[in-house]
Order: sequence, then C-alpha cells, then structure tokens
Amino acid sequence: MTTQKTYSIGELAREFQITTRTIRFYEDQGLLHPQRRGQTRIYLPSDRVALKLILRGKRLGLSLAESRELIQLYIPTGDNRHQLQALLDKIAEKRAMLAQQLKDIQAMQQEMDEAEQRAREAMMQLENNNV
Amino acid sequence: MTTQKTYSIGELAREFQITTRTIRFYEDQGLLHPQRRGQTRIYLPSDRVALKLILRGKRLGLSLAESRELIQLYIPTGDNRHQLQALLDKIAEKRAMLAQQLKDIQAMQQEMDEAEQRAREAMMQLENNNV
DNA sequence: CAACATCTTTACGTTTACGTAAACTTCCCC
DNA sequence: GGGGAAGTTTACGTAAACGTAAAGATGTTG
Repeated sequence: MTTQKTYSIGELAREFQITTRTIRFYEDQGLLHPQRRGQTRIYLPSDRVALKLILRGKRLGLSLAESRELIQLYIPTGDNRHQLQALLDKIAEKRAMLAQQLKDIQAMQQEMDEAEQRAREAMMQLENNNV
Repeated sequence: MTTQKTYSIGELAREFQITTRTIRFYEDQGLLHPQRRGQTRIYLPSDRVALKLILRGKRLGLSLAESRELIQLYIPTGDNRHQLQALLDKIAEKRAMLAQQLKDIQAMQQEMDEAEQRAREAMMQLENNNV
C-alpha cells in the first residue's frame, strides 16, 4: 500500500509564495479538488502538480480558464472519439500559442540586446567626457 | 525632407484587430503619444511600433505598466550614469523573466507532446475495439 | 486552561483592462 | 443640405483575480 504524501493549505501557500486565499480561489474556480478531513482541506501530490501548472500558466499569461483547460489535458482520458478529437484540437491550439510566444520572446531578447548595447555606449560616452 | 507616414486611429485598430477604445486607453495610460491635427489623433510610425510592443507584451502576459517600462527602454537615452545603471538593471530583470518564460514554454511543449501521445493511443484503442 | 497558530466560511473591496453607450463635431457624398 | 462614416469626450459598467476583514471552529502547547 503506497500512502500518498499530503499537504495543508498553508504548506502549499508557503512553498509557492502565494496566499491561502489564492489557493481557495483556484478551488472555487474548479482548478483544484482537495480532499477534506472534516472541514479542513487535504491536498495530494496531484493537487500540488496542478498548482504548479497554474502558476506556470500565469507566468505565460494564461487565464485561469485556460489553465483549467490545460489541466484537463492530464486527466485520464477514457473518452470517446469525439472528445479525443476535441482534445487533440486543443493541444494543437496550445502549441500554436506556445510557438507564437517563442517568437515573441526571441524578438524581445534581441531588443534587450540592442537596448543594452545602446545603454553601454551611452555610458562609455560619459566616461570619456569626464576625463 | 523625409515626411513620415501617418496613421489614423481607425487604420491602426483595423491593422491590429483591436478597438479604437483600446488605443485611446493605451494613450490614457501613457503608452502612446500621438500628434493632433485639431482634435483628431495622428499616429506616427513610432506609435505603431510602440503598439506592436504592447501587443507582444500582452501575448507574454505583461501588464500595461510593464510594457510602458519596456517602451521606455527605446527612448533615446541621454541620461546620467545613475539612470543608465537603472536601465541596465531593468534590462537584466526583463531578461531573467524571458529566460523563465522560455523554460516554462519548453516544459509545456513537452507536456503537450505527452498529452498528444496519450490521446492518440486512446484513439487507437477505440479503433481496435470497434473491429 | 488560556493563548496562539492554523484552519474555516462569508462577503464586500480593489485593480487592471478594457466594453458600451450617449452626445457631439467634422468631413464627404449625392 | 441631409445623411453617413469616422472622429471626439465623458462616464458608467464589467470580468478576472485576487485582497482584506470579520467571526468562528480546531488543535496544541507552555
């Protein structure tokens, strides 16, 4: 018997640097589904993974609704063909978004290079004028 | 004499698939600074570039405040050393963010691969059961 | 056993990023 | 010269993602 590790809401909040309010809000929005012991929420490793996905999604500008979709891509899929095709479509859609973001990041990185260049050159100018 | 091209608010809205309300809002937030001919706004190519940066920022999850910072990295920097150092710090900060996003994207792409695999396998199962 | 930490629910407040509507000029066209 | 089409300002509305506060249950520790 493999007993799973469990987490309290406070533990997760500390680990991920968010508030308990935020975690409860994600549950409210259907992104997390913790167990209960009485009133108290008990989180399993799978909840922790979901939380990681949500926060990663946030860093990439996903809405909670979008992250919920993403999480559902991980739920064991005993679906029918129609559902599976919809799933594949969603995956393709997310891929396209990621590809666009990759482009955006590369463009921004290049512009950071150029901005840094300009700043360094302006700094050199100041050095020279001060001799 | 090199006369610059100009754009109306409607032209830009159409080109970037946003509303004029949105463009005016960005001006309100200090992200755009169009000329005026009487009451009417006249946009220069530099405004158009700024708009592109804003929209790219949005795709990467930047707030308008963050995009405003980014845009300021492009303003000709006739600053003093202190300002320039602050500028370099900001650039480094944005770089770190982009690096994190890159990681996030790669992780997500891999998970999309896996999700697609699972979906395809589930589909194959259905095919077999139906023979 | 009193006090403190941690948990709970309920509910109103706040920020960001616009949407939507009203009421008004300006220009162009037949 | 009476409509449109496109521009303007002003202002209230809204969805998303929490923040913040109140009021209470639960556990544990000196």
